[in-house]
Amino acid sequence: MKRTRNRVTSYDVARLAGVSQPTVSRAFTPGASITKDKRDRVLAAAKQLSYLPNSIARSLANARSNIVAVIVGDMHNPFYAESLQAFITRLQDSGRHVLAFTISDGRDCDDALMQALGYHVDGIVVTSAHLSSDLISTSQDAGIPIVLFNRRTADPALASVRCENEAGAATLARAMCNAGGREFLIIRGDPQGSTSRDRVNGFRSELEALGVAPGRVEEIDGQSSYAGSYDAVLSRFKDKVRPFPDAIFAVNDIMAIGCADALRGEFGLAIPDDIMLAGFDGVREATRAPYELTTIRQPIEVMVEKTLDLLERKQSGTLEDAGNSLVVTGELIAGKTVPAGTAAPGGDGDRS
Amino acid sequence: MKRTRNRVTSYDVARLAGVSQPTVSRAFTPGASITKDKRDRVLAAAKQLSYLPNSIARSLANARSNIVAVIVGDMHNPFYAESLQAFITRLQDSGRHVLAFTISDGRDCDDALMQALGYHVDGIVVTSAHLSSDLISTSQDAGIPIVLFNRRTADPALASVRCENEAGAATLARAMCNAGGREFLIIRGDPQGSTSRDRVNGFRSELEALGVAPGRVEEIDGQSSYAGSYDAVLSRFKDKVRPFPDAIFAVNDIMAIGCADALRGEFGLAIPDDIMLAGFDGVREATRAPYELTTIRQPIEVMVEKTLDLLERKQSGTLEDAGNSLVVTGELIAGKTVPAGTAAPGGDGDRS
DNA sequence: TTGTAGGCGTTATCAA
DNA sequence: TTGATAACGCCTACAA
Repeated sequence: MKRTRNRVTSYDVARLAGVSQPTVSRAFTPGASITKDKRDRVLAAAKQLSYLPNSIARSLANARSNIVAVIVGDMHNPFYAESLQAFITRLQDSGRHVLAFTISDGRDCDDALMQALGYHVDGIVVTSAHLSSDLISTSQDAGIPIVLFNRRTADPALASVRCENEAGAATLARAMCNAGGREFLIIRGDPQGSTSRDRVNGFRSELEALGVAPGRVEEIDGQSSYAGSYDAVLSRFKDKVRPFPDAIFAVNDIMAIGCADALRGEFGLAIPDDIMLAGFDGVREATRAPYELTTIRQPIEVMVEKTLDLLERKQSGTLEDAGNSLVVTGELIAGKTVPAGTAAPGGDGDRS
Repeated sequence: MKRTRNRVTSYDVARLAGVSQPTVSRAFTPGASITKDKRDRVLAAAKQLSYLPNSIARSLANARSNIVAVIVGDMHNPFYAESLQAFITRLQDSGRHVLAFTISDGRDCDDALMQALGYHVDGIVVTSAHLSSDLISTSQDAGIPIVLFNRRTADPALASVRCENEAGAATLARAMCNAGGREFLIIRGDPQGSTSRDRVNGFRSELEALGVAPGRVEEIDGQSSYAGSYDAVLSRFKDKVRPFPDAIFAVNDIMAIGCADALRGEFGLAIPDDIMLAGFDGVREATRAPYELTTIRQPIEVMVEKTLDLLERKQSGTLEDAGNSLVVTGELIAGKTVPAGTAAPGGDGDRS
């Protein structure tokens, strides 16, 4: 009744191969001391029984799960979908795996984190939302490292990997000024999120440094999503007599795309002729023909690699507390939504 | 020296709470026989030590991992990104979790599957590619159920959940005929994949039933991706004097979008005025303003639910072999890329 | 309701 | 190199 399931264990293989159980274990451990002869015999027996080492038991025995938890927010933002795929691919290639969590609407990040901790994963990657400092210290007690991806917090104990958001946004501000932008509109994302805040700040302060009066910079909330941005643009342009912006900075690409669709579809505006537009992230969608968005590309592959590095170093204790935060440089993608600037004011529009 | 890691176990909690270890276990098991008094004491102690039950150990003890492996292909196709998120959300809500695998370029599906089997997961969901029958029988021996999502195989032993691909494609064929389509172009996906094949077949046979000569139906390869479709359309229309199609059926939405972008951006064609277009999947992107694609929506939530149902029933042995394949009905989304049919002949609502 | 004893399948330790 | 034996942390009997 209990023995209904046909579980093949290392003991079965050992018996068939005429060796001891630990020898079976060694046969499956790269670089273990075992004669080729025995290893072959074991592997043959294993194959015959279609035996597969039980990763769960292994995890329990050596206190290493080879699992990394990745907590991801909205996968409708291609940046996160791409990032998740990058994590999966990279970990899979190194024999580890991703336990995926999501924080869809309302679900608490702490909740997901707690569950992840329960699996004694090797590390946790958080791509969104806020963590209670309670959980953070719990994870530290448990020796499970956490790294924020594309996020940061004031708490220096929390490692993070992110892009130079301020600098990137500043670059875009310069480009738009050069192209003749005078009245600006910012579409921000989650006001609580560090990423949106940093980009908005970077953009604003560069504008100020370039002599644009703060009164010429308006800000609306795009809720980090396509639909949010679309709607925000809709209601902003619907019956507003206010100064008409000639340059829009959406804090991420998905919102920039939503904005572009609204501007064109609802108001028949041309980009960049009537209004210029910039985004941030450099997702694939943004580079497509209908958009060719001017944006900053976040080097996802690099960021993922650095995130995993950081996790490992934190786990092995190589890392103390300095250098906890890695900041990578984004690359300006000169699309067609911001005309090439000719330093001189007045613009030119030369982009054959 | 080994004890450097501060692992809190149920024994520690038991000691602090003045109870036995199994009592701690019971305190964390909903519906176990334990007095409220003791449970409270245990939970208090647990909190004080920030103890978290070890899911790995639990899995080993009761031979149930509460983990479902999801093997996903290309996450650049929003259909799969959405599906993955749906799986994660739903499993997370029921206290289970997703171990995510990917089969990026060239990586073998069997490989991922093997690794999944090693974790003795409760079930495996496969959203793409082919499985060797070897692996399938291995998983059956191991008692780990596999369900194909949006795929099928000839092998009846393999359960699958999918949409009525033929019927959906047929509906689109009718709609396009009704709208005046005479020369057809099909953009297919992976010719090896059942999904693309079924849709192509459904489309073709309905056309034939409607009296369209096979010679009027052309087929090109869009490689299941935006870029593949874009390029295919590009080279098809570049210098082709062949009959100009007036109706295009892309086997999935992401390819339809690529096609639309190419038609408009490269050739200045209007949709549906110059050429009509239909897709399949009903992803969010396809419904957006620039596209408003006529397509068939696959009910992802329902499909996910049925997939998990199937997994559970297979695991508990409730399922023999009949009814292994669940087919759900897709919903026609009447977008703007196929003009409303002027009824006329063959305009019946239901499918005979 | 509670505690004791044994098992889940592996890796780690230490002799041989 | 190999084998016996003890963890790993929990759950499921079974007995009290």
